[in-house]
Amino acid sequence: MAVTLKDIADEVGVSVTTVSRGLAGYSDVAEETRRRIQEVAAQLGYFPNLTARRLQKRRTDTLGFIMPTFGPRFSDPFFSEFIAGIGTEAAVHDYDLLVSTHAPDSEDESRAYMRAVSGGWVDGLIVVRTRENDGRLKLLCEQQFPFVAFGRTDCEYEYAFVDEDGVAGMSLMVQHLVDLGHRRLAYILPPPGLMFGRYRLQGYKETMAQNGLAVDPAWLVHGDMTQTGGAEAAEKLLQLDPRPTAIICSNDLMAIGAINCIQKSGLRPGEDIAVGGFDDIPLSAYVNPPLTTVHQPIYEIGRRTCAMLIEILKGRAPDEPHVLLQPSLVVRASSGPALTE
Amino acid sequence: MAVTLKDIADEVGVSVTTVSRGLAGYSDVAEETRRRIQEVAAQLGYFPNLTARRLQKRRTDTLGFIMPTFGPRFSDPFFSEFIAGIGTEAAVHDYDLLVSTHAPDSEDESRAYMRAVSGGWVDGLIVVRTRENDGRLKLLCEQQFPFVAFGRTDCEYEYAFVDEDGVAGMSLMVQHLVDLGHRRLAYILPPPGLMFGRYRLQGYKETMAQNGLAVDPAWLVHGDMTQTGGAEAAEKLLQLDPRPTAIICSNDLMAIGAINCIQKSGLRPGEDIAVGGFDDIPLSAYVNPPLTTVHQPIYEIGRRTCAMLIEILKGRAPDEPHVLLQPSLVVRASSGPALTE
DNA sequence: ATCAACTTCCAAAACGTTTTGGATAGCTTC
DNA sequence: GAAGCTATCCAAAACGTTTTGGAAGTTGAT
Repeated sequence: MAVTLKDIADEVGVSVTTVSRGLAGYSDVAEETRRRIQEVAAQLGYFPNLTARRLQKRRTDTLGFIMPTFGPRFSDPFFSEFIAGIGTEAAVHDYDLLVSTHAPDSEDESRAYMRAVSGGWVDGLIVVRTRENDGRLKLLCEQQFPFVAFGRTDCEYEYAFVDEDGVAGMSLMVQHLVDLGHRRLAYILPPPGLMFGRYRLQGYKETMAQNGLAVDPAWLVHGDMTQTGGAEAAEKLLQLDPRPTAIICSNDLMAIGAINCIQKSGLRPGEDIAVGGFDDIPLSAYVNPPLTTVHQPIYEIGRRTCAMLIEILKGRAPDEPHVLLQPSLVVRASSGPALTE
Repeated sequence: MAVTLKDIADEVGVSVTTVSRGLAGYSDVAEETRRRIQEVAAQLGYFPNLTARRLQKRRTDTLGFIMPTFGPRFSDPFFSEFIAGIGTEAAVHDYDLLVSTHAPDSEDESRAYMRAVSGGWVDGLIVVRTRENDGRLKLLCEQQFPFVAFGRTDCEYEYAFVDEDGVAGMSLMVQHLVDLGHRRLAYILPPPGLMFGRYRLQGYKETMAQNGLAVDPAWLVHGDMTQTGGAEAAEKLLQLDPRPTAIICSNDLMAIGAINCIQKSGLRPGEDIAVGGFDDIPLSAYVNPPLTTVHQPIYEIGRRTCAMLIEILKGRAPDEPHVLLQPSLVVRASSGPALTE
């Protein structure tokens, strides 16, 4: 069916080798022959078989991204922005991007990484949401498989990463709320084990302490990073007595869920209770009330992570293999006015 | 580096053939031999080389989706929902999904489709935003390459598709606004040449006519389906005299842009001027004012399109190759109360 | 003992490309 | 007219897998 080198070779009357080298631009093919080869190739509509080429070249020109989520979350703005960033950068350098989904820390996920490493699935991987004692990083480092992570980790391995300064980001948020007069600040944590959760918690605790505020353990609940999860967590927090006056969420999606929950319970977010998010997804400016949040340039992080990976794949060590980005605070209506009580 | 069949064969002391067949579960391998093979394979950490397997099997177990946009638009909720739908269904059937971006009707796009068809890039394609005289469909049909489209087209080819009933959807929206008392209904069209634009325009014109309303050509302007594009189009419409009392947008993203533009101009969307969207993306319920829009189950459409493609790839003709989905109207605050003037 | 049937194995070909390591012919040069 | 170049070409191997078409050995019936 498809046109192969052999078809061209037969037509032109030269060997497959010559056709291959002719098309590839080697200098040991006569100009006239090359012209004929190109002519026939165009006329026959030849496109090289990528699979065969990949087998021979032992690379796939494909990058992999495995979403550590339960089911695909393309519509989670964090992932869609991030993938857009990776995808753009990958396309610029003529790489394909293969995206799949595997539940974090599952048997399934681990096999997917094995397959990637041993099965010639992709040339390099992008890893996000690094975890404490992260099996993925361990595997990739030990097998010396090219990858770049969004997020640091606590293990001894040396690898390239981009990360946000979670301590600083959370500190900005807590200080902002404290400055508004809040004293009882709840915090909806990400699922346990995530490195960024650890840094943000550290920022929370440190900043609370710096302001001489004690932390009630009941103020700390986990959420699953979805809207529903945020609503559920907020519901628990609203039942506390005394009630927290501010709820900080680990991402904007949960903050939106929390806002909904607060509204349903008859309270006014941004007036009766402050809400803070994290990420500054595009949506956050449109929510009602608009969301006070910590800005992260997710698209840019994706682009940069991918660029770094491509550098590594091309055999160039990235000049700055450890990038730590400083977040900024975006104040909108959801954190409300200063408390007057 | 990576473990191959040969390594296992050497270790066990049998041929590569036997290892291959043993792992694949053929019955012409003794139970005892198979056990040893499996044992050694596991111990050595064998994963089959996908590229080699693909070359031999002449399939890639990969589906392709080419976004017809200028630059990746993962964060466009239409695409992210759609991709989530495709991706989920693909994963269920153990297919990989390859996503790339090429500007509609460009030289670039056409080469990407050629490559897909002739280069063994993917086993099947999913096509969206069908166009009048669509070169992609022409190519795919002529080459008999497996694909399913989201959208009908006007050409003579027979192919499998899922589509929304755009005439009916737009009709719902127009009738709703007319019932509220609106007489001057503007419509921000999609870029020219898109089939869904044609159907929706037809629905608009028919329903206007049914209500005895004339259409001023100035009410019809094109937008590029982005937020910015919606704002720009709305700006033109606001300068008309007399001003339209309602603006219908071809998607929610443009509607949100229009709302912003209206607010900036000092008018109140949903009160001074009605705004209608199309798609019912998750965001639309959170916008201020919440958006009246035509609901499309985009995720579900993606899933279904993909399921149909997989059916075709497995050699089964889909039982219903032409699916036409009925949209529904979601009334929220942006269309405002009935006019009293 | 012979034949058939079955079980278990494997060498070789194939998939389509690129790379390796020459081969051949035509020119120079002395 | 032999040696050394250069220009142009190609056969064969390689990438790692699956499939094809037997081969060899064993068993059981006659």
